[in-house]
Amino acid sequence: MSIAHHRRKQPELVRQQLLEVAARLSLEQGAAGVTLDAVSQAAGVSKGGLLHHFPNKMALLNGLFDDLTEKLDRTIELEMRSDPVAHGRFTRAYLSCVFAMTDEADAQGWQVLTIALLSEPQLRERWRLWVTDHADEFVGTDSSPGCLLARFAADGLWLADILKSHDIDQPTRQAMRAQMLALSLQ
Amino acid sequence: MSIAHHRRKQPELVRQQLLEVAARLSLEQGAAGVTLDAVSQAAGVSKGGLLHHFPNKMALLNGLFDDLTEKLDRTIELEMRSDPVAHGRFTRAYLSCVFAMTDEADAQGWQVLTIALLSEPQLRERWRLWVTDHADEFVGTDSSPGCLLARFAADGLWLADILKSHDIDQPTRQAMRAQMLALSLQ
DNA sequence: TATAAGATACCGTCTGGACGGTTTGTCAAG
DNA sequence: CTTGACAAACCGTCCAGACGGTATCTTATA
Repeated sequence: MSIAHHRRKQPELVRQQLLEVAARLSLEQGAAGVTLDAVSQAAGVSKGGLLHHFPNKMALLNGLFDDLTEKLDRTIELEMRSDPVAHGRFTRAYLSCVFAMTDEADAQGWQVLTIALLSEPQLRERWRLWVTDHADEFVGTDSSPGCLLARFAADGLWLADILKSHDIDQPTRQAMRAQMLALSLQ
Repeated sequence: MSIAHHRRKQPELVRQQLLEVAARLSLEQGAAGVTLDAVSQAAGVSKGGLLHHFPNKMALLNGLFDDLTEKLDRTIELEMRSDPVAHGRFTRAYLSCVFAMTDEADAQGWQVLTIALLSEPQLRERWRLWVTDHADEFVGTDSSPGCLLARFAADGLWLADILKSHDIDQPTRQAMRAQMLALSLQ
């Protein structure tokens, strides 16, 4: 007989809201802040409601993972289409994504995921699979030491952004980006 | 009347044991596996015993951090002494440490720290301080984009080792190391 | 097209267990 | 005989998940 029962049902929106809130919470309060109570409350849903959409906490994190890797895959594919050079094409697309994420505000979701990834063995494994799958797929064009190095550097930059351990000015950032692009052609 | 009461008292050894176990546990079961109960039990000490050495959990993690950064600082300083070239000297020392850690078995401690670092805001801040302190100290020799890039790449490689997301053969590894060294001279 | 009959989308409470930390007690060494 | 190094029992809190319910949506059938 509560209000929430009477409001219009919009499952997909609620689901999206839950994922979004989960990402935001872990950003603001660390991974420990992602509790079912906190997430559901911040999303304006009861805990029961949350557990209806995601049967357990792991499913919530997996949902986050799915969402973000799907988006990443789409962006990478798009980026690769507009790259005429075959060698290092995937690497350059990856670079674009990382720089886009560190520059803009969309980083949130990925930042939470990185943290959750490292603490949760199950998600670590899923990420490992993502990486090896893509490495295998583009083994012909993106397996040179230069390409590997470029991707590693991107990961390092990304990590630094998460930890806010460096304060890199824009010119330096661009210089590094140019270097990474050069590496991807080696 | 228990065994531990009768065994020779060796507080420093127990302390070291506790730190070691904490590192191992987080490796095997993720950061969530590092509970006071689990650590103390695996170290063959009661929880009271653990809390005697470290008044709370944060103190345990801080102890780990201190231990490892001290060792890192010592290694870096040693490495820097034997480097005749000023430019990028710190970066190359950093590279040596990372490669040594990823090659050998000593990585464990740092791996746990990375994970704990990301989840624990307090440790994240301490790491940030470590990085900025060293960046400031060597701003004259190690602040070029090339040096930064080299260090980022090392971080990325290190992260990959933690996540075991890549399986890099030794030749590729050495090739990348050579590239990073070249970058440190730019 | 109206409506009965599910199916789906929630709500709110409860519980069992884990976990960080405290307290009190015990033993051994100096 | 004091102090440091532990043990063991205990406490309060927090949290994941179960459960039983209720309201809305959909679909099939008459």
